[in-house]
Amino acid sequence: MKRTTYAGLVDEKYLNQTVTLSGWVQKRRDFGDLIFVDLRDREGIVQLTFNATHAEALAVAENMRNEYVISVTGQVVRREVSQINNKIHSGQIEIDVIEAEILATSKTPPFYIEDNVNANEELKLQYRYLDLRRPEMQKNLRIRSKIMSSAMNFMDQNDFINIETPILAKSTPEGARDYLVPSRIFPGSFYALPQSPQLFKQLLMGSGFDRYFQIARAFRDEDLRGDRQPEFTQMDVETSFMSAEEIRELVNAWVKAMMSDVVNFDLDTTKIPTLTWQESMDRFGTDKPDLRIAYELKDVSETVKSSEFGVFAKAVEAGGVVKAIAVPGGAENYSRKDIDKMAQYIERFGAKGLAWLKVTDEGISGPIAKFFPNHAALLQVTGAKPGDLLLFGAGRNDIVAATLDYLRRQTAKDLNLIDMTNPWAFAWIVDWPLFEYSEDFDRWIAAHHPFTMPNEEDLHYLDDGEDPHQAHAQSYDLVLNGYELGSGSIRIHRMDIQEKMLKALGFTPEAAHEAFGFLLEGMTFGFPPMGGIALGLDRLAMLLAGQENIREVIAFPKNSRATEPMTQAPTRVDHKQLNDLGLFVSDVE
RNA sequence: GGUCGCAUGGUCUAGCUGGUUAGGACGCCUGCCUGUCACGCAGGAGAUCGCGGGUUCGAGCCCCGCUGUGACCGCCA
Repeated sequence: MKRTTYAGLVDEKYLNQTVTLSGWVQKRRDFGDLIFVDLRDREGIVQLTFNATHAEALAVAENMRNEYVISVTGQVVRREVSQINNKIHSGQIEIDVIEAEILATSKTPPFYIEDNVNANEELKLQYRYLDLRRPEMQKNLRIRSKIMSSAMNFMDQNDFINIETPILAKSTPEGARDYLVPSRIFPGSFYALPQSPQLFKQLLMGSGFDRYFQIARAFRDEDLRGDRQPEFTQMDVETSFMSAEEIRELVNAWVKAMMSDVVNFDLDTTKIPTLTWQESMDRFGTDKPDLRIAYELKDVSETVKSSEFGVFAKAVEAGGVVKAIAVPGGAENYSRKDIDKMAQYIERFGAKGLAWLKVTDEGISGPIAKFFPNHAALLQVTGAKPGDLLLFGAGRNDIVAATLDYLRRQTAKDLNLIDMTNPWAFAWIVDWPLFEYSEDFDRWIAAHHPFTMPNEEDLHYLDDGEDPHQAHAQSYDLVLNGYELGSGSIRIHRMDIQEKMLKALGFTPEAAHEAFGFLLEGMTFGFPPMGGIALGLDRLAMLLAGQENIREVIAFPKNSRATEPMTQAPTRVDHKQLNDLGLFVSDVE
C-alpha cells in the first residue's frame, strides 16, 4: 500500500476519494463493532473508522495500540454535522477504512506523545526520539529548518559565498574553554573544536572572497544555561570593505527577510533602535535589554545621597550608586512576602537586601518611607505614580545593574507588563568597551575578541603611556527580546594595530606569535578592512518558536550537565583507544 | 566551583505535626459496547517511597552524606 497523502492534510478536498495513509496510532476508541483510531503523522491527525462492513480491517484495528505504526486504505467521507471536530484540520471528514495493516508494534511509551506533556526533562531526553514525535517539537524543528533555508537563500541572493572551515582546529588562548581532540599521530598534541570560525573567516577575507557566510557549528566547554548549549549553530558572516553601519544594514535586511519567511511578520527595520553599550547599561542594567518592558532604571543617587537612610547614603559615599525601577501596579500586586522572596533571590547577584517603597495617592509607604519625608523629588526622578512599586538597588554599580535588570524582567513577567503589541523587539547595542577586567585572570581581557577594531578616535589609547582600557570598539550586538542573538565587529586588518592590541592584552611578542602567528603573518600580505557578525540560530529559533529553552529547538541536545541521557555521552573509552592516543587518565575512582 | 529547588507504581502527583492497607488521575491488561474524538461501563495488575547511614519503640515524612536532575551565580574572547 503506497501512501497517497499525509494524514494531517486530508480534508474536504479529498471527499469520496480513496486514500492510503501511514503513520502512528495516536488513540484508539473501541466500541466493539465500531472502532475509531486517530492516525498521526508529521502533518497532523485524521480520524479513521473501522466497522463490520470491512471485517478484516476491523479485526486488525482491534489489535492496534498507541504508537503502533499502521498503514490504511479507505474512503474519505464527510462527517455528519453533529460529529464534526473543529480541533483538527481534518475534522470535517474521516476515513472509512477498507484495508489496514500493522507495520510495527510499540511498547507503551514512557510518557504521552502529546503537547504539554509534564514528563521530566531527563526522561524526555532519554527517549528523545519519542519526545520529537510531539507536534510541538515537530513544529519547532521545522521553524529551525525554515530559518536555515531563509538564511541560505538570503546569503546566496546577496552574493555571499558559503565556505566550510575546519572543525579540527587549533586551540587559542583567550575566550571560552576549548573542547580538545587528542591527536593520534602526535601524542600529547590536541586539536580544539572551534569556539567560532573567527580566525578562518578573517583569513578568507585575506584571500579575497569578499563576502563569506557559513551555517557553522561552534563549541564552548562552559557550563550550560537555558539559552546555552556546549555546541551551537551560528550564521557566520564576514565581509570586506564594509563599515559597521553597512554590516548592520545588511543584517537588518536579512532579519527582515527571515521574519517574513519564517513567521510571516513584516519587520520595520528602520524602527530598530541603536543604543550605545553605556546607554543600555545605564537605562536597563544589561547589555541585552528587553525593550518590550517600558520601565527603566533611574539613577537616584543624587536624590538620596544625603537622606537619613544610611544604606543609600553609604552606597553613594563609597562610590556606588542607588538606582530604582518603578513597577507599574506593583504596589497592589506584590505582598511583603513576595518582596522578601525577591530580596532573597537577588542575593545571588551580590545584593545585600532589597529596599522598596509603595507609591500611594497620599505619598509613599513601606518600612523605609520614614526616611524620605520629602519624597517629591524621588517620585519625579523615578517617574513613579500611585500604585507603583519602587524597587531599589544600592551599592556597586555592577551589582545594582544585575539586580535591577533581573527585577525589571521578573516583575514584567509576573505582572504581564511585557508589551505584546511589539512582539519582536530587536535592538543594536554598539560602542562596546574594547577591554574588560577579568578577576579570574587578574588582568584585562578582550571584551569581544582580540581582533576587534577600536574606534578610530580611541586608537591612541593603545599607544605607550596611555590607558588602553578607556578604548571603545567598533563592535555591535543584535538583541531580540532580551536575548543576545549575535555579536560582531569590524576587525583589525593592520598588523601594527593588532600588535598593539595583543600587547595591551599582555601578550609578549613570542606568545602572540605562538598563538596567532598565522594571522599576524597574513596581515603582512595585504589584508582588506573587514568586519562581520555571527548570529546564534538556536536562540533565534527558540524565540521564533515561542520556547523558553534552547533544548526545544535542538533535535538531540545536552542536559544541563552537558551529558546526553539518550546515548549517555560522554562515556569512558577503552584502554586501547587511550593507548593509541598516548593518553593516561588519572584520578579515576 | 557555588546557591536554591526537586526525587513516591509506566507518567504526573497527594501524603498534615513520625504510626495510612502509601491515596488519586492518566496510562496499561481483560471483558462489554455502532458515533466517539478527554468515549463510557465493569473488573484487574502494577511501588524494595533515588541510594547509604543516623535519630526513634516506629521514618515516605526528621538529621547527615551521596547520587541523579532542574534553575540560577561564577563562567560563556
